[in-house]
Amino acid sequence: MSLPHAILTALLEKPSSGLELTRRFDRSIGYFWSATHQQIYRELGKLEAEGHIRALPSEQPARGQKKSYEVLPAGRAELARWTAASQDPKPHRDPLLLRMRASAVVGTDGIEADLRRHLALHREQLAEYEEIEKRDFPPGRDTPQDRLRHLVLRAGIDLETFWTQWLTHALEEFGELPDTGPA
Amino acid sequence: MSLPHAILTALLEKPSSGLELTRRFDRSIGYFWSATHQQIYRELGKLEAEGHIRALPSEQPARGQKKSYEVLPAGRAELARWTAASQDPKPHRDPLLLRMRASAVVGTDGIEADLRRHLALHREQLAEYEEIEKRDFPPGRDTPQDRLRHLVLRAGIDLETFWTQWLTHALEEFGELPDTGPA
DNA sequence: ACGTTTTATGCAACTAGTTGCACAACGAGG
DNA sequence: CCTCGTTGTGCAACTAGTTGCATAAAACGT
Repeated sequence: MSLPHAILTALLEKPSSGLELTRRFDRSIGYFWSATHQQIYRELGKLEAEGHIRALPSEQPARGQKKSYEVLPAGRAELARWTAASQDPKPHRDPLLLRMRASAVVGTDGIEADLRRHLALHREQLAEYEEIEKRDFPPGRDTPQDRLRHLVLRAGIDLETFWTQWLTHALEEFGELPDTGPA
Repeated sequence: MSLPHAILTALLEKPSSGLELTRRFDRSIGYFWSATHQQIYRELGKLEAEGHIRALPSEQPARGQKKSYEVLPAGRAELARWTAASQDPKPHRDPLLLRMRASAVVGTDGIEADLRRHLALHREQLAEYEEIEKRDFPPGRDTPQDRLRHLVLRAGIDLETFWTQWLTHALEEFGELPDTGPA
């Protein structure tokens, strides 16, 4: 039940068309919620039908024409309601950790290369986040909005830091392991 | 595509019935992969049909009767193949971080209580993992299998540590914030 | 003026996970 | 003996997310 609310947040920050939203989901929103353009178009349709958003009147709505949306009061209210509502944390699901555990049973052949690849990817992501932090959150400005957004970015940075450390540690262990093979 | 492999791993560690698997998914396997009993029964059916596992012959297969499964060579081979195969990391999806970001737009009313609740839950989970670590991984034993399993548990511990720290930090920030309200 | 690429929107089918319920057997208590 | 709670298995319907493809307009080179 999060995607519509992610879209409402994004639209409140700035009214956008479906494709613009898709691009923003690949960037800032994307570091803790991702969505494909199909999901977004479908959801925009639903949100419009529910009266939470509406198409900006200015543009003509032909196919292949840009169509921008803005949030209506009902949409803002729904977002506020959802944000304040208590939600249980969902359990993690991490295929890599699962494979790690499986490798204790069927042997570690092949997984090491993928650990290295993941490490490289996480390092890249970390560097990107740190770049964003330097650019968007310089020491000076700190309105409440800035602080909250910075906090969210910090979560991203700290999570990527955790992964790079954990993977580094895992690879060190692999170095010491008597070479592989199933149990 | 991970659930069947999680089940194969669990069954290799110890042949079990559906309900036993469900219980184990609530415990050890569960800290990075969760599943309901319905998912598990459905998947056991598929795995049996594919010839990856089979029901232990000893027990009679009436409804309401325990039915245990063991992994066949084909199943072990499939698990080894999957474990070694390269997989891209899937992007995170975290509703709490999303709500944090939304609260920068619609105000922080109500979310603080839920942050406290999450903090308490993560502290609990952390304590539980540390308990398991003390019990299952005392300084002495370190076969390769132990090391790998310990590594996975460490990931769980470090992730919970991250969340408790991040939530603590977030709540501190809230204390300093000029009281709430939408943008 | 014409074909190719890019931008933009969208449908349909599929996969994975969740929720709600049903049903059978067994054990314990009145 | 017979109801009631527990254990164990399972179906059906629903929700969320993914993948593959279709379509239309505009932008651009030749």
